[in-house]
Amino acid sequence: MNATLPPNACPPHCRECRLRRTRAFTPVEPGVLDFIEGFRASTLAVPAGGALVHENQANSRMFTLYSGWAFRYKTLSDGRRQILNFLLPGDLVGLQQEFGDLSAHGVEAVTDCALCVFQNDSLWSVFREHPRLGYDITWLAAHEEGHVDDNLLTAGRRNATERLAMLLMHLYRRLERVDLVEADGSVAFPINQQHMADALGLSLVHTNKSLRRLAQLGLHELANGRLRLLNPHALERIAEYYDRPPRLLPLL
Amino acid sequence: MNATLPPNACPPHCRECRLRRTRAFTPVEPGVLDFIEGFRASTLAVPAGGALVHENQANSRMFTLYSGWAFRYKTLSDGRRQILNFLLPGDLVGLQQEFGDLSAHGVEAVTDCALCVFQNDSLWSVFREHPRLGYDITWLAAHEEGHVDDNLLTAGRRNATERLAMLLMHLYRRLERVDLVEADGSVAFPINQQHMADALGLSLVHTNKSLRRLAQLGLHELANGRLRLLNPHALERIAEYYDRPPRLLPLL
DNA sequence: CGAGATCTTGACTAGGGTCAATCAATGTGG
DNA sequence: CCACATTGATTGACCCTAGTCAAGATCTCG
Repeated sequence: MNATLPPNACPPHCRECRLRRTRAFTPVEPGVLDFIEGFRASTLAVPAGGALVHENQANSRMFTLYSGWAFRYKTLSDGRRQILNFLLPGDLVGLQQEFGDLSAHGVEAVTDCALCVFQNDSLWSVFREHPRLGYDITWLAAHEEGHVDDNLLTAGRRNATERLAMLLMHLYRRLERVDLVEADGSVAFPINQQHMADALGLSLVHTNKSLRRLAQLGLHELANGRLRLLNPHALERIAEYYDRPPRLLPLL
Repeated sequence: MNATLPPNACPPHCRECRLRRTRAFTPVEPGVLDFIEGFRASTLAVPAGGALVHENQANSRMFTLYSGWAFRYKTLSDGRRQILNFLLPGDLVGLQQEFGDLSAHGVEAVTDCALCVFQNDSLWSVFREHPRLGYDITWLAAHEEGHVDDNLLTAGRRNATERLAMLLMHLYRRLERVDLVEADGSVAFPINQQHMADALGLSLVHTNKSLRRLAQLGLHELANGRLRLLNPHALERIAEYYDRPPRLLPLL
């Protein structure tokens, strides 16, 4: 048993939160920060590959991903899996579960993850006692739906090359916002080609070949779990990726 | 100019709302109903084919679809279009626009539509003054995201036949909930095969052939803008459509 | 009746799926 | 340090689902 915190674990107090120093999130009053910290019931560490939410589990909790990568997914009975979106540090997860009956989706950790878990069944009290936070939560829900919208356009109407270019750009830009790009311009990129295939609605083999093509064109470099974009402009053009003006998001 | 209201127009008062009599929505106190009616700024009729929201328009309004069909969509520059989800009576539309910067999507009327339009820029005041409604709006947002999740699984991982079976079942069940099934078991089904193709990520021709096959198998009948399911059980099996326990939704 | 939509079909093509083998990187136990 | 198992990346061969092109058939509607 080691008393020192691993570097990616949730800090004991929200005011020490690394994410709030990234300029990606709306600043909050100290009082609100205290409320959020009170709303937080616990922290949790989930190892790579572990389930944050089981696909058919009701009543799971709501939480914010503090560090690590995860993804939401749905599967068909014969095993076909669709990744709905990737979850990166700062993302709120599990809002849908709070409302019960909604379509089942699982959440799985790609890497080791640290989470801030919120109190169970207290979402309504948040809205009642702190309408501003309720408003923020709704904003986040709408924002996440926007990501799923994008992914649906990608899976439904882009070809394999465009899909991969989209995925690379999209994730890179999101990582950029939370300061996860290293000085050399590379980012940790822990997903494998099966994840990409499942996110894009492609087969593993075709994902490999299309990704290979992009690499050979000199558009990116992906090795040893690190991604570097060598020609982001070209990737954006291929994917028709439009960077929306970065706007501050709420962080719970 | 005719002073009598067309049959599908929004009634002047929410207490006369047809939708609230359908048992699909959570009952509300009379006082809350008055608040909702006050929040409603106007009603609007949009003709078939008209735009409820332009694809790149910011600051559009939020509204509830009272009658008619519409759909949310995104397009690529060369014209490829993806329908994100269909909007049926009772659906809340445009929440994302309220939050600005979000990914652009258009909303287009399939049939003539009647809408209850809410006051602009007053969403925050709803949360502040009526947290319960804020909570309900969030519920609806999460619910709509659930539909998009389903559609992403469909577009990404189901084959053409499964996609069509899914679409038919999904829309039929939704119409059922708002009492739009006729006594003979048929429903008005105003979308054409291009709409279906764009919703499912298929080409028009392949949509036609796959749909034809389902009809020839005796699973459904679709003609003159009316749909009747002849073998819903088989369609559910093909699509792996799981009817979730119908639960009441909020209605604004 | 003519002009558009929309729906159908057939013929052909191609993007992407399936199968299978190989290779590289890591890890494990002995 | 090595035999062996496991996971992930890569490639080639082949096939099939779904896309494209094109021509009719229906149906509306002014």
